[in-house]
Amino acid sequence: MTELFEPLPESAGTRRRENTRTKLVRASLDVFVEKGIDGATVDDLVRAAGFTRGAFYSSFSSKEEVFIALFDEVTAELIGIAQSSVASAVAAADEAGDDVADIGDAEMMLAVFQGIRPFGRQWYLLYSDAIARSLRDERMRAELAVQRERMRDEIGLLLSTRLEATGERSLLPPADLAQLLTGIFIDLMLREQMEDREITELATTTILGTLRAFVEPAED
Amino acid sequence: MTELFEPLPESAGTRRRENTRTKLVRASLDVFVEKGIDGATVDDLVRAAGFTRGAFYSSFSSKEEVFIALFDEVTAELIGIAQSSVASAVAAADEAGDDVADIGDAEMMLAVFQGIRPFGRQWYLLYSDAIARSLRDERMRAELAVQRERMRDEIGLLLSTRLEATGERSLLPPADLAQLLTGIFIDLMLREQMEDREITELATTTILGTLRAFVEPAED
DNA sequence: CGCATTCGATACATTGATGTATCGATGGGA
DNA sequence: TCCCATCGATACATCAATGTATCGAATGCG
Repeated sequence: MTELFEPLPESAGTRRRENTRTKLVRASLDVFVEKGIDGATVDDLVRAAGFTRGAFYSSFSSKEEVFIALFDEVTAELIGIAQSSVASAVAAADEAGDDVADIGDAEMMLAVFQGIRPFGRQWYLLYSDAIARSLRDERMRAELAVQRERMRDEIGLLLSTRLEATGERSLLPPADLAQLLTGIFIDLMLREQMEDREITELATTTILGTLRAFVEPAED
Repeated sequence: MTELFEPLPESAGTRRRENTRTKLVRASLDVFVEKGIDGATVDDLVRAAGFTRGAFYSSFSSKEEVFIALFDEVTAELIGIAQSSVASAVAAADEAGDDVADIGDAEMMLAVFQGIRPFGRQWYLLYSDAIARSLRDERMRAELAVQRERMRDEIGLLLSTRLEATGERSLLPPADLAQLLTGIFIDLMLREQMEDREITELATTTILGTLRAFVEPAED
């Protein structure tokens, strides 16, 4: 599988604390994915990163802290992936000589969905943990709100850029439309994890249909 | 607030085990809502029900077992509430002398959403816990799949009944449409919990819009 | 090159939850 | 009414994870 994180740049001689932090955070991905926040122990985390408890407590004060740092990084990666999915879709159309405006926002959102899908499972496992915890933990709630906002804004930006390029008009504020779409993405990912059903077709229908409902085609 | 469970019928002389089970399960609602599956201890559970650990282990073998029983009951309650929300919406229209067919599936789904909303928080807290755990625990996955199926089928049934009454036609299989709608409901409930935003208007727009996208009006 | 400081390893004390084993009580059946 | 089976309370043994305190080693600076 494609990796979510680039390898570390063998950081030169900065204070080693930074390295330790980064290694711990990145190694925590697999642990949290496999065991969840509550299921993972500090020992699990440090073992995965090749350290001992000492290193951990000298850099962090709780698992949650690591989780939050991780979730932040992973979301950033995911947003990057979404962006480049769009970029390549547009580039491909351009190269094929098509009018770039032929890629409507619907096609674009499909590209986004397909792009992030390989990481869907990992991300969704983290996300669902974050949700469950955020409902009872103010700090996690704040963090999750930030990340949801980032995703929503990013999708919203992609949407409005595309709408502008094609002349389509949204009936909802872009932020609301973006939120609705991320909600749909999330539900689709859940279904992909839970049921053994192939969801590509359903995803296509749903995303296209939803955008048809809330976006008017260009007027010309 | 309205209570989710009816008071116990002061069960006559059946073996008391049944009573204990029921009391434990029902009392577990508040505990699981407040602390989550991992956060709750067996002690919390029995204390809430007025028992001791002894009673617990003589009826259950793990917290998860209680949780599953609870989730099952709560989902059943919620489905009942959805049904009666629809029933009263239809009855109200009937009484007002309107053509019952005026209540399209969209209005119906709004009624459903408003009906279950008072229990949204409790239910969502349980649900998100169930999701997070089900991704790593086969037994919970199976249980959650069952409950999701129940909800989907019930909404699907409500939808097709209404479609038949009004002559509308769905472009998606009713089960898929139902699943899409529950996904939207869930996202709306999450937003109601997480953000401090009033979502009624957004809910209306979203639900109406989505149904407009996937359901064709009657032909006459 | 050597020193001081920062970082990470080891060991330990503490806590809290689990599950079991035992005993007493309660309620139903003959 | 009496007795037996079932259920629930109490007490205990065990286990696992946490966080701290201490010590040794690596690192960057003068």
